[in-house]
Amino acid sequence: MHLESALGTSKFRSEQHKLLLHILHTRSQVHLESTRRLKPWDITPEQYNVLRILRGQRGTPMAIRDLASRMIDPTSNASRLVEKLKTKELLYCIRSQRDRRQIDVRITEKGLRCLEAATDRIQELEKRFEDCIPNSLAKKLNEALDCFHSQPTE
Amino acid sequence: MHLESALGTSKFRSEQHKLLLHILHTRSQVHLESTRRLKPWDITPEQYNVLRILRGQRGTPMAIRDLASRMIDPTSNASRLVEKLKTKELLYCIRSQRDRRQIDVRITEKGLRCLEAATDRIQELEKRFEDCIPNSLAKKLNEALDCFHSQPTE
DNA sequence: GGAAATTGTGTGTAGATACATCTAATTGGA
DNA sequence: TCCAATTAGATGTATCTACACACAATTTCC
Repeated sequence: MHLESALGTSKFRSEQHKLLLHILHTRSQVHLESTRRLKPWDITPEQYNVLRILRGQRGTPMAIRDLASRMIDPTSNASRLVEKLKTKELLYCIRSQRDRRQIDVRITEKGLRCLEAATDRIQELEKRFEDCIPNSLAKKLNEALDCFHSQPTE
Repeated sequence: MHLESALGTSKFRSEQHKLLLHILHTRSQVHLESTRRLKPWDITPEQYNVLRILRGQRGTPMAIRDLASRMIDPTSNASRLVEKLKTKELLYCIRSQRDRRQIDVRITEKGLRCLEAATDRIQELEKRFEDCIPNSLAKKLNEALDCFHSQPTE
């Protein structure tokens, strides 16, 4: 019902096809809502994601390459995101001793405080999502999506 | 297993939280793969989506406002997408007689041919997704996502 | 040891999104 | 009727993505 009204159509080839569109639509809405919720802290969802990953390191510096591999959008543009966060002093960079090409990144105290404050607002949104999905359903979908992603792309 | 390796982590608060990340990751992968598959026709997934909507009109012109309301990313930037497609002669615009602010948009023959060719490659991808999800599971998740989207955003 | 391949990162370009703002046309109420 | 509010669309700005390419440091292999 609601996807139909959001996209202004009522024709889907199958429940599966509808689900695919639903997933794209859900990402769009979650991203938009995240953007708005993060605005008071002057960070974007992508920047928030970077800070989350860095906090997970618990102090261990992380090469930009490893950071990129953990991002939801596995982009080659991690450099530019790091640059933005560095300007805001939410992280800092150290050129690696072992490999002088490599840039190790760490979250700052300011970054941790920013992240902590922002996390509350994001978790409200996440909780709203989580409360709509029964556990067993989530589990089955996770398995199915793993199946999808394990296939060759061509 | 696979989401864990994609995001390089194995800690999720719950199956539901994992599913949310899975959805974001799936959108990212589908978008990327769509971009690559559409490249030979020199259109982006967003432009493809616009052409799909216009084809669905079966000749009836559509105001940019209505087009925007049907897009997966319900953006206010439909104007710019239309502009790009117009330059490529995949659609054309007519200023409405009744309301001279309004721009009515129609897909061209060239647009239809482009879309038809591109659709094959996109449907391969969609089918790959659809084949991973049992029908009943898709149906249940569609209901759950409708529930999510019907909530107030705050 | 040294050339070639690989790796880590930075950058230029083109397209997209969110938002604020702007213009022009239309509508609606006093 | 006339002016204010609304609506349709366009545009400027900042951020993000995909990709191609550049460059330097490192590794591989002969």
